[in-house]
Parts: sequence; C-alpha cells; structure tokens
Amino acid sequence: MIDKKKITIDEVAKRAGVSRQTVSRVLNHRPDVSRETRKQIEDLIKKLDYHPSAIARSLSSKKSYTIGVVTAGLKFYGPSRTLSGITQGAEELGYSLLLKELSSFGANNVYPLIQRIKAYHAEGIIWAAPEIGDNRKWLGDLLSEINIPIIFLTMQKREDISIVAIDNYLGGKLATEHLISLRRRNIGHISGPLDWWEACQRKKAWEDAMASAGLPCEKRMWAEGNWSSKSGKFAIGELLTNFPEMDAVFVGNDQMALSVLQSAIERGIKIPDDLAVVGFDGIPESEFYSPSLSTVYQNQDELGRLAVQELIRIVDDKLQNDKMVQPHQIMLKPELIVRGSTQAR
Amino acid sequence: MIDKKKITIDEVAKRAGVSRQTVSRVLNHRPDVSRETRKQIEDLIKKLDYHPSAIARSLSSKKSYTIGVVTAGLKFYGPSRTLSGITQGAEELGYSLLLKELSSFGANNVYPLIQRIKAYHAEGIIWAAPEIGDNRKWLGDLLSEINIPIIFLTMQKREDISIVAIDNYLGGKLATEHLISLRRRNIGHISGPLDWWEACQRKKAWEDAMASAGLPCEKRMWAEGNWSSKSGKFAIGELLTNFPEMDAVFVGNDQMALSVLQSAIERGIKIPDDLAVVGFDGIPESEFYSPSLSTVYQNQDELGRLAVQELIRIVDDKLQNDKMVQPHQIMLKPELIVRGSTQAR
DNA sequence: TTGAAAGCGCTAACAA
DNA sequence: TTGTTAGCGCTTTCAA
Repeated sequence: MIDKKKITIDEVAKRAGVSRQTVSRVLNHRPDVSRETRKQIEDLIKKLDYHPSAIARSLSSKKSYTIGVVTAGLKFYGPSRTLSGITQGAEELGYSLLLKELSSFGANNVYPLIQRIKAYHAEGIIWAAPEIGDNRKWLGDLLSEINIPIIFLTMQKREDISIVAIDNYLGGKLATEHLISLRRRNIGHISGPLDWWEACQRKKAWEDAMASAGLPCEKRMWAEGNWSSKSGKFAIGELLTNFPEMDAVFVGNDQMALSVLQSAIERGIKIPDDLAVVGFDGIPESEFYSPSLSTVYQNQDELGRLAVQELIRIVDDKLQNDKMVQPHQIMLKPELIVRGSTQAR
Repeated sequence: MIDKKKITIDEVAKRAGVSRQTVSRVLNHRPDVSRETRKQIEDLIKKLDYHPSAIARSLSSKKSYTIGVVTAGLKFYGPSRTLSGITQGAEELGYSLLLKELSSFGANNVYPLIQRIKAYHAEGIIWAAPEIGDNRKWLGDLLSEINIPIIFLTMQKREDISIVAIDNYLGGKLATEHLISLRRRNIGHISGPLDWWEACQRKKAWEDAMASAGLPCEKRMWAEGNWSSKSGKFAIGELLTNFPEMDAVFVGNDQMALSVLQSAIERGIKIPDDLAVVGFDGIPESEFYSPSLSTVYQNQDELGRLAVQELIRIVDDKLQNDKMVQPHQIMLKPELIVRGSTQAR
C-alpha cells in the first residue's frame, strides 16, 4: 500500500496559493469566487484526487446529510424490501444511511440506540421496525425528549407523529370481500401474530367484512400463525379440523398461504373449487405457487422511498422555520391480485 | 420540542469543575482518574444525559468505529440475509454501519462510491454485492489506490484480496451427486444468469459431476434463467421440450425450482418419480413447496457475521503493524438437505 | 473577490 | 492524578 499522504483542504489551498477558505467556497459551489480561481482549484482538486472529509464537514457545518435507519427482521421479505426502497430514496436525495437492526422485534429499550444514532449527528431517523405489542410504548415518554425528526413506518395512526404506512385494513377488506364476491360463505382466516399491528388490522378487516355481509365469524374460524410457512401448516391443520365446512380462507401472508396449498394437495382438497385462498404481500414467488396465489400486493419499495422523502421534507422545514413541522400521516393503498387460487382458469 | 441546549464535553467539565481532559478520560475509561473524580463525573454525565459526539471523536482520534457496506439487490433473499448477518456482527463488535446499495448489479463505476464511504472515515468496507461479468474489473486498477481495508463476499478466489465466500462449486457437486446416487442418468440443469460467478460455479460443478460419473452433459440438457421464478418457468419448458428423457434436474436456486414444481403439476409429471428436483439456497419456504424441496443450504447469516469479524481483524492488525495483513480467503461449506422432491416418503 | 480568525466537540501529547 | 496546548479538517463570520 502506497503511503499516499492524506490530502486535506489546507494542502489544496497551499498548492493553489490561496486560502483554505477559497477552496471551501469552490467545494460548496459558492458564487463568490472568480472564474479563473475556481477553474484552477477545480483542476487541482481533480489532479490531487482530493475528497473532503464528510465528518469534518458535519462537525463544523451542522449538516451531516446522514439519516439513521432502524429496522428489524431483515431476513424477512417485507423489511428488506422496504430497506431497499430507503436506500434508493436516500441515494436520490444525496443522503447517507446509518443502519441499525434491532436484535429482536419486541425491543423496547430504544433510547440508547437513538442516542447512538444522534451521536453521528444524523439529521433524522426512519423507524422501519414493525409495531408489535407495546414496543411503541417508549413514544409517550421519549418522543418529546428525542429532539430529532423521526418518521415511522407501518403503525397505528397517531396525529402527533409522522407516519408512512400501508393500509393493512383496506388490504384485509379487499381480500375478504373478494372471497365473499365469489359466493363463499364459510370463510376462515389465518392471522399473523396478533401482537403485530399489521396482523391485527388484517384480522379486523376480515371480521368487519364478514359482519357487513351478514356472515358468521367465530373463534373456530380463525387461527394464529407467526408469518412462517411452518406456522401456516399448523394453522391450516387446525382450521380444517375445527371448521370443516370452510370453503375459503384469507391467509395473513404469502408464506403461510404456501403451506395452505401444500396441505391442500396432501389432503386432496381442490383449490379453488373446494377451498379458495387469498394471501397477503404479493411476493414475486406467489405467482408460481400451485396453483398461483391470489394475494394483496403492497408496494414496500415505494413505502421506503416515500419515508425518505417525507423525512427530508421535515428536516428541511425544521431548518427553515426552526420549529417542528405539523406531523403528517401518509397511507398507501394495497392492491388485490386475482389468480388461480380463487378463480379456476 | 423543548430547546434543550446541546451539552458538550466542555459543559460537563465546567459543571464538574474539572478540565475537559478529565472528562475525556472518564469517557474513554482511562485508568488515570481518581475514584472520586470519576464517580462524580459519571454521575454528572448521567444526570445531564450527556452523549459524546461520535463525529468529533472520529475526527480527532482517527478511529470511527464505522464500516461501509456495499450491497446490491436487497430485494432478493440472499443479499438481505447476508446484510442481516452483517448488522449482527457489527453490533456485537460495537461498530456502526454505513450502507450503500448499488443501483444495478453490474455497476462498474465504483470509485466515487468508495470515496464517499472514505469521506466518513470508515475503517473498512465489506463488498457484499455479487460478482457479475466484469464488475470486478476495477479491482486491478483501484485496489492499490483505495488504501482502505476491504473484504469481498462470494467471489472467485484470488490470493491478493480477502474473501469470505460460500463454496458454490461444492454445493453444485452435492446436488448433482445426490441425483446421481439416486440412479438418475438424465440429469438436467437450470442455471442462474451465467455472468454471475455463483451461477457459473454451480453449473460447472454439475458438468464435472456428470463427467465423473460418465454421464453425458450436452447443451440441450441445460437452460439459463435469471434467478426469478418466472425465468424458471421458461427454462423448465425449454428442457422438457429439448430433453424429454430427463429424469432429474438440478435447479440453480429455490425460486426457479418453485416454478419447476408448478410446471410439473400442470403437466402431470410426478415428482420425484418422473422427475427428481434439487434446488439451491435453502430458503425457509422450500420446505413447504409441493412436494417439499431438496436443496443446498447456504448459511448467509454466518457469511455476513464472518465478514465483519474478518474485516475488523484486518483493521486492528493494520493499526498495530501499520502494514497490510496477508489477505485471507475463507470458504464456507453449504449443506445438502434431502426432502420430498428427490425422495418419496 | 479574497483572507484571517474563531470554532465545531473531541483526543493526543505533553507538562505540572 | 490533573491540566494545558495543540490540533483533527472543515465552515462560519467578519474584515479587507
């Protein structure tokens, strides 16, 4: 490794025969530099391959162009897809990302984490971890103390915080009403873990849609999974036992729906004739299930991008007005995709 | 939002009636502070809820405890799983992560990206984007100029750089030899995109295993996909036409294998009797395919963690010896998982 | 249009 | 054991 001495703004200034300040002006595209000086310095910067230290800049300018992202469960489809949208959004707006993944979904001890993000002078935080149980409890205590713009993804609407969420309730309605429209009357549900906000919303939508249609909706008609295919296997087994007349089922996500299909094949249940199935998420693979799966698509990429845009908007506003912007709640609409599992070819 | 003035080390020092340096010593757990002074300062820090600026620290100490991660294709299972391992590894070792996602897999214009990471004084880089086509070409030109420790994931072995990779060739062997051991003789292959190193390795292993067993292995016996289920659908269609006597197929990943199963069901092909199928990756869902899929499991979580550990080792070594450590290549072994798609119950 | 001085919040190196 | 001085690499503010 060559011992290329780290070059700094002072080095550039010295070689150019100008003050450090003039170089800084060129760096920041300030107008008050003569054409020739600017040209000369730009050339020199290129020649020396000089790159200013973002850290020193942050320290003295109070602008870090960095945002903190708190996520959880990156091994799952949803969170990583959302993160992908966030990286795109950040890239487009020229921001860097400081990434933290919660070690468990339920983590409630978030204050140190937030402080570690603030230590890097991040300008804001995107909270991309799902809302589960009381893992938003800290909001009440800390929100006012945090003193950094923060935007939440996919949680229960609250007027006092900024949220970008996918309308899970609407998604559940779309799924259930679709099954009702197919003249199914005995519609079961396999939910996600009910301490998850998203799972709750989907289940509630199922209940409400059933009630609206004048259909029954009792305990034996639903079972709780944990999003994994394995849990879906157990859940469908339970339903087939307790609710044998079931002729349709709305499953809380595509992974669990996959094992519903597997169980159906093993037991000789015909889909969609004997049992119509709708999933949730719209993962690419769902089209290639056997039969291909009807599902509710949520655009998590878009969710991530929007979150970045919204956060930056808040940051910029705060910079200008020196006071907190009115929080904003944005809801994205999911879409029903009808495929073979609810509709014979 | 309360206007809680930002408190700094000087503020703490002033209130404690000591010098800034003494506070710094406490912060850094230096031994040369008296018990009482330390206690007093620690209490004050707690009381004031003071958190030192990581940025100021990095600037003056030349240690940032930050590593840059370059990834690509976060929407896919492998990259996000690997990233999850990286976040865990970094957390365990007390490092923060600066995340960049390449906008396209093939991106070859990496110099500016690396400079942007260096601008944050990252101590090293984990290159977690897959090797595709000539997207490692820059290594030749830039490696010596980069002047920052960098570790690569899952690429062709080279003695001059540090690599942590999963042995894809071995994985391909395991898959093919398993099929051969089942007395299948007409074994096809659906590869990933062949400009990917991983896809190449798997295909080569298939060819070599076939040759070793004295089995033929011609062009009509394999087809190229792009990892997606949709491409698998086309590929299996092609093979069934060109290679009708096929009695087994090694598919480059689980997603593509999914649509092989779908096609088989649609065409009345019995799996595993008429056609045995092995996938690659070992995604959790593969157990719930119909039938459940035999596959080659690769531990991408572990890959990510190891990468962090190895990188930090290099960074620390370099700090001590002031010269580059001998590059290291680590290979992880994948494992064959036998399930219903190759073995009737 | 340019430069000098001060400072961002911290640590390193030395002195007391 | 503690404090002083200098500086990390940059921007801000003010003066020329």
